[in-house]
Amino acid sequence: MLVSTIVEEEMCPIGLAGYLLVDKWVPIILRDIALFDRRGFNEILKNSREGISSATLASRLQYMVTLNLLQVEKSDDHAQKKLYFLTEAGIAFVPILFHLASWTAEFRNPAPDIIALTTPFHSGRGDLQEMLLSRLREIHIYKTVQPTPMWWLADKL
Amino acid sequence: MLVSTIVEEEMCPIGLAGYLLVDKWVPIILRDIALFDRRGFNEILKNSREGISSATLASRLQYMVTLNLLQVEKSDDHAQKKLYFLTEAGIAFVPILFHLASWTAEFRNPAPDIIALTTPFHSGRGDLQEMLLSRLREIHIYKTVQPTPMWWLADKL
DNA sequence: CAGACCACTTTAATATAAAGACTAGACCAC
DNA sequence: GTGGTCTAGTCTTTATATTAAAGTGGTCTG
Repeated sequence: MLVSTIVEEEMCPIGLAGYLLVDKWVPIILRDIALFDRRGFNEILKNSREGISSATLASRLQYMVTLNLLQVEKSDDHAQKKLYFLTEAGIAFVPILFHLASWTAEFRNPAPDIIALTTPFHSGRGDLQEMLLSRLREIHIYKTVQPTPMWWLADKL
Repeated sequence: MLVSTIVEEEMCPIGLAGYLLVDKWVPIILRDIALFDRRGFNEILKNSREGISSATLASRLQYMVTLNLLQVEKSDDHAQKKLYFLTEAGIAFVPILFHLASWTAEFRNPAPDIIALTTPFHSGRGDLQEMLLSRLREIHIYKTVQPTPMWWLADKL
């Protein structure tokens, strides 16, 4: 798929980030899981505004698990159902999503409200970032969805 | 190439960032121009540790110009020679490169020295970030390379 | 026990990206 | 002017990724 025969140890961190992370579906899937609280395959597949195919979604989820951005848990509801959760590395990637969103909203598709919304999430400051990250960490640890999704945030992105 | 028939206005900024920016060569080329002070086609091509092909480099440079990450100037030396400079949008993308580098150095290819080096450049704090960005802005405005490359930085990345 | 739901997998056509070889034009030394 | 070098690419062929649509093997629900 992505990444075949490179030697990670020999690469510079920027180049490595390009090789590993840089795929148009990875940010979208992370957004759906982290901000929209989607955790199941079909939940991600069917709500996808971007129209990902099931084959691509399956390959990306596997890839993101091997990359250690996601981890899989079995659902209690249904024996075959899997739930995808962010790992610590996945949580740490969320501010980068906001950083990308800020850039896009400033230079590509001007949207001052999105800049104002996203900047606190990657600049290392602000209560909002802490609120989001601590919520993601709780979900990561307890594998349960708290009843306080940041819908007002997801709504914008 | 990348991006064909999408309607940017309809996309969320994270999804749009994925569509537009997310390509394994874009971060590498930006790094070479921003941090290694390479401005010519062959200068980027021949020093490429990652082994980009001339066809790929040509297509990416054009793409990055249409994206407004880069702008082209003619060289005084040679009628056919072009020089690539960062635009404001390109400069604003540099902190994202550092953010990606930090993530990689923390979760993928552990390197505490690189985390320590790169974190000040994306967290919105520190003199180092200001030093780098003001240097990039000077080059952007005057289109000349100052004699103070941040070699100690480039050396690490 | 039928029908829905689950997470994929398969297939085959299409689209995209890549490396390596090659090129048109500009420049320089002799 | 002629050979060689430099410029930024293009061309061709090959490899890979993506897609829609259908299928799979199993589970769960009424």
